[in-house]
Amino acid sequence: MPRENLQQLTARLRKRNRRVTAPRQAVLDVLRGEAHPQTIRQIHAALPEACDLSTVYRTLELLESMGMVKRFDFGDCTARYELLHDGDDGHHHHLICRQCRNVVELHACFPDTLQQRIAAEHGYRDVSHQLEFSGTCPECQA
Amino acid sequence: MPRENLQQLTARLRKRNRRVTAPRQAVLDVLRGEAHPQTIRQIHAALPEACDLSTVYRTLELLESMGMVKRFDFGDCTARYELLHDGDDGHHHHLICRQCRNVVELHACFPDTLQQRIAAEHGYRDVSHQLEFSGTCPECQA
DNA sequence: CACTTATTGCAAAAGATTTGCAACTGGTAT
DNA sequence: ATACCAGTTGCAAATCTTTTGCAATAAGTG
Repeated sequence: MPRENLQQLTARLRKRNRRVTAPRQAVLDVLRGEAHPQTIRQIHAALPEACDLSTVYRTLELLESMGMVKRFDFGDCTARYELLHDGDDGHHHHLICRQCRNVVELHACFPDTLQQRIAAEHGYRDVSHQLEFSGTCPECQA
Repeated sequence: MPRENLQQLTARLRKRNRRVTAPRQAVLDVLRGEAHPQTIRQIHAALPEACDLSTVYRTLELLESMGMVKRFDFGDCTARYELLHDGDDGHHHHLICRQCRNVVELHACFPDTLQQRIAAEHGYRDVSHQLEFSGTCPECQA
């Protein structure tokens, strides 16, 4: 998959009449370098020059509303964000170690028919799902 | 499925040498009357006579460790708990309306082979999953 | 009825997230 | 360049969920 550079990412901001500020560029650049979903705190800590934590919150809220990042929830009451590249809907899942919290990106998913059937049976529309696996990773099995 | 009465539930506490206190009975009784996962706040508010919120937290932590309740996470940073009846492993999923937060209990799931394959591919053990669907319910489609 | 210890209430702390507001700055028109 | 305006930021405080220390209380037992 073609990874966008920082300019391509900020161009998406400009296109939507959002300002390209230092914190926003920095957040995008941090996310660009990460393979797995990052917590707000991790993103904030990784910024080359500090900005306020609330700015990071607001930035990710904006990026999510623009579909530029996807929010994941691993069940520990802390949101995690991953950069979505242009055209990527970000549909994938994770396998997380219960002990060391190591994360594996998964691309497998169950057949679409299951979701369609569930939607139809209950009259719901625009149905999506969130699926995360957890287990004990090889290192933690000792 | 045979719904246990309050005495059967508290008997499980006694069997494990846990004391049967008023708050614990009240929490169990509230959960017994609910069809869907409840937040700590909801449970606390539904108690016939108030007890401290931290007691509710501690009670649910205990009940979860005993396998008497199952914790769900709908992605809004608030744990939800559902009573498990004896012998029920609580494996099921939910379909939640994005707007009104209405909850439908689902009993369908994807074939076990998918999870086994994922576990095998990455060398993980004791793999389980958490799966929640979201969409727009019939009432909110207007 | 007394004893032992698990449990509770209270208050305070911790951690994530949100918000109001004044100061600041990016993008654009002048 | 310069000025302007609206979108953004920093700061501080508030909100919300969850956790924790500790002394007072009460469940189960003999």
